[in-house]
Amino acid sequence: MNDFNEKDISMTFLKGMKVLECFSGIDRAMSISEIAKKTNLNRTVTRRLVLTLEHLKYLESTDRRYSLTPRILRVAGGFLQGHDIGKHVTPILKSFSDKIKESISFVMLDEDRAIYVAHSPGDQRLITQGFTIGSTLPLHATGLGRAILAFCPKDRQKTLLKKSPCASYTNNTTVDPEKLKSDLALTRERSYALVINEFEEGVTSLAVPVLHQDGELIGAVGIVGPNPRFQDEKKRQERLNVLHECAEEIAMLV
Amino acid sequence: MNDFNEKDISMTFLKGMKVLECFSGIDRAMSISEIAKKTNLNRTVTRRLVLTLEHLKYLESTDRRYSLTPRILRVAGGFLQGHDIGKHVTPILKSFSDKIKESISFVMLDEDRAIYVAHSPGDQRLITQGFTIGSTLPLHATGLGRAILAFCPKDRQKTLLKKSPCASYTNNTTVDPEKLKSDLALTRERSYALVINEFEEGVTSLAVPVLHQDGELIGAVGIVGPNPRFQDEKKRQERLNVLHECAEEIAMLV
DNA sequence: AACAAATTGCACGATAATCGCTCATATGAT
DNA sequence: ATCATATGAGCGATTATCGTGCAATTTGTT
Repeated sequence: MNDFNEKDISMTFLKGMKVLECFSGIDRAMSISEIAKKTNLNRTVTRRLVLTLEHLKYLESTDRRYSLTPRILRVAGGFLQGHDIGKHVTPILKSFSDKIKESISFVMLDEDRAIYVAHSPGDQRLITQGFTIGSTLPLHATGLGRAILAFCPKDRQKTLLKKSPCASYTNNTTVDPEKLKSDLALTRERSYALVINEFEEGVTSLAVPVLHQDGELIGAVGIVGPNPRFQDEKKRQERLNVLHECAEEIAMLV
Repeated sequence: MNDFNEKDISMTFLKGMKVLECFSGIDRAMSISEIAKKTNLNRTVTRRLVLTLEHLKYLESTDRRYSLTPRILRVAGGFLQGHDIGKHVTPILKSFSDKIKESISFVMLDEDRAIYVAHSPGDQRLITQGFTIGSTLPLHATGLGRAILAFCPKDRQKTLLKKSPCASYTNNTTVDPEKLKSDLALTRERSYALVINEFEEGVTSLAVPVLHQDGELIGAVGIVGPNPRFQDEKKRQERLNVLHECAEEIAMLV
């Protein structure tokens, strides 16, 4: 019954986290049996775990439907504060974002995805695809992802490249591992990632790695937008400079 | 041994969450025995729970010291996305924040504190006290808190007023329940909270509630800054107008 | 370098918490 | 009104958790 070799895993806690995690999706309010179905847990067990989360104020219920409270943000805040995100990173993003009138995002590596850690919305209130803190992106098909992939430790990169089946999102998504590798080499060489039409048709993303002094990868910063905005060579260069400056400032904090 | 009357609580899960929560504080990287001390759990038990969290990628270890990974942001993202924070609320805050060149925050009620849910940094990169998403404020001594307290359901308010011992932060903190109640009445009457020197000496906060059409409280938006900025009557009124507009726009989303 | 103090890993048997079947009740759809 | 489904609760069997004890490792001090 135990899927893990390791004996040092608490099954009950594991199940509890499974319940908590099932709220990460789009489903907002769920009933106990829905949660049980989604997590593949026994209904009674699910009930006890849900009740525990309610007791801890992570969940609240309205007509027997449970949804997340802001409480989870306290833990998230622990991470953000520990990394000076609110105090320093977001203001940095904002100042550069104001300069180029584009939204800028900072992502980190989370298992096999790039996860949004900070974001400064651009000038216009256009649909920024709705990417918030906590949203994730595939590594192989996005600028932010490739900036990370290209600059993460070699062994980590190997693992990541091996296991990823390279999902295809558009007709232009790079799925061939060799082609991806050569693009990563190019990315490393020129110190930025440029990805066009690979994650979403008509969308370009430009990203640069955030590297610690010793070369250790911290994350990546990048801009995403409709293709036309990235076609002017001069403007693209200007944006790259801003991103590099931005990355450098962030790197100094960590 | 069981502190709770309720039998429907999973003790193991409870302990596990205790471990996860102990990273909400300032401590960034902790060893197993430090965690055990901080959570008052048996060391071996703590170990298993920590190992479980590591297995789930919420924690990572460097020389036997554990720290949070960005993974927790996925769950937080579930909350934020569900409430359209990234997609809509933050852009709204930003547009108003740009207008008045002040940072604006959106908070919600989390148990007995106001919790930052969204924030738009102002123009200057001054120390915004380092309040990030997930930071919390006391209800009775801050503008954001009082805006919430004044407009939350009566029964909830009663409970909150009863249990709070009204901690004192400065010489000016309102600690007398009666005085607090009369200020809440005033806040309700004029539809905004103004709190000066009560949480931090020299700091003023101005906040308004975010109310759903049916009057249900969603949260509060507010501005915090050094006193001099709030002394000009005309400017204060202008800011209030902006906050009210902002609150209205946010209320429309929810 | 050598020692002491503290931390950590691991095994194992006792215990108590978890599990999940069951049935009674509540809810909601047709 | 009737049926299908969801929920609450009781309860014994089981099994995962607990935490002591010891060995191995690390850390810091003399």
